[in-house]
Amino acid sequence: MPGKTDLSRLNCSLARALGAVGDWWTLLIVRDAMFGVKRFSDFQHSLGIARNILSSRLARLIEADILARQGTEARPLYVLTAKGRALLPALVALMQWGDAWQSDGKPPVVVTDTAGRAIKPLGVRSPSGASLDSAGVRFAPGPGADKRTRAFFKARDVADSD
Amino acid sequence: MPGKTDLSRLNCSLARALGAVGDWWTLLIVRDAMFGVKRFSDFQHSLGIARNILSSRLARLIEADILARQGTEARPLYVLTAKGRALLPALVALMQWGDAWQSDGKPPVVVTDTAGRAIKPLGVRSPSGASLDSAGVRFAPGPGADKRTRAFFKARDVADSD
DNA sequence: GTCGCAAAGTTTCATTTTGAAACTTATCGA
DNA sequence: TCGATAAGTTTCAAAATGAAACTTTGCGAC
Repeated sequence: MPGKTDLSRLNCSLARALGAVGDWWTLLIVRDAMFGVKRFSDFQHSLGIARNILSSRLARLIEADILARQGTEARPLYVLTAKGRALLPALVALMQWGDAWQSDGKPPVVVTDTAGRAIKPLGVRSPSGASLDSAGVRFAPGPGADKRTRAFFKARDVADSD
Repeated sequence: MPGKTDLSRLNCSLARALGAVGDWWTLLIVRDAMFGVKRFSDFQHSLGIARNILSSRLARLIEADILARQGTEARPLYVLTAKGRALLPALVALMQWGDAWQSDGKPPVVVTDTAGRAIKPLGVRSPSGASLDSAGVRFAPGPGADKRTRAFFKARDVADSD
């Protein structure tokens, strides 16, 4: 009975994203790949992850087209695809949240541009560029919303007077 | 032997963040809380999650100060704290990645400002505001980096000529 | 006040996943 | 050629998961 629930029944891009990267080892592997790690044993050493788990996760990341194998068959290099590299904002946003809320105030890792200047905090922005917090944001059914999603948000509109 | 690895040995804010929100149910619960869901049974219905798992995750989110219980003891409301709301950029970034790479091109959920205008894609930005992709970004030891982290990045500098 | 239904969990049970560590095979460099 | 390392695979036992039954409490209708 147990095993990973099939999240595809949830009509939601977040669920789809999490189907691919919704466990911590996967995101940590992507992090290390962003840092330039490429070899099995280097991932294993830097993460302290069990080798069977690493092997399984690498296979999944390849299956999901987030990582690709290069180099030789016997000495593979695992490199991010464009799809994998596109996870950078999410990864950095999570790091910044960790810096802000789960730390002692001193970030262990800084993210900079190529000139070494620290990047800005990621934020949600309106079309005019204004920074939005959760109070300034709305969620609504989009073009791919199914009936259930639409009903859900309709119910939310009603419930907003809670 | 098994059980969740203690990620605190990893000197990294991402790992710290993932210690709190590194499983898919947790992030999906936070998503629903962002959407305005507050009641146990509403979370359970919208997510289709097993009730014991939901109960366990809600408790963890409260322990981590991401959610707080309000309302009555018998009829609690689960609401995001400031710390929880600060996960918005990460959540939206993951959603946008899912929209871009794990979908059929039609987002089921759109994120807008209060005037209903779709927000911009989140991105990593330099201090001058320029958008950076993974090639334009560097990672370096920060003020909280330990010896291992510094050695790791030093090794990366050497390995960059791979 | 009573009753029925729903809410908010808790418990049970069996399967799957995880993590430690041993094991295996192939490759590379001395 | 040999030894060390890389890249996994396998084994085993504990932990986590998910389905579903069960329990207790509260609320609203009558």
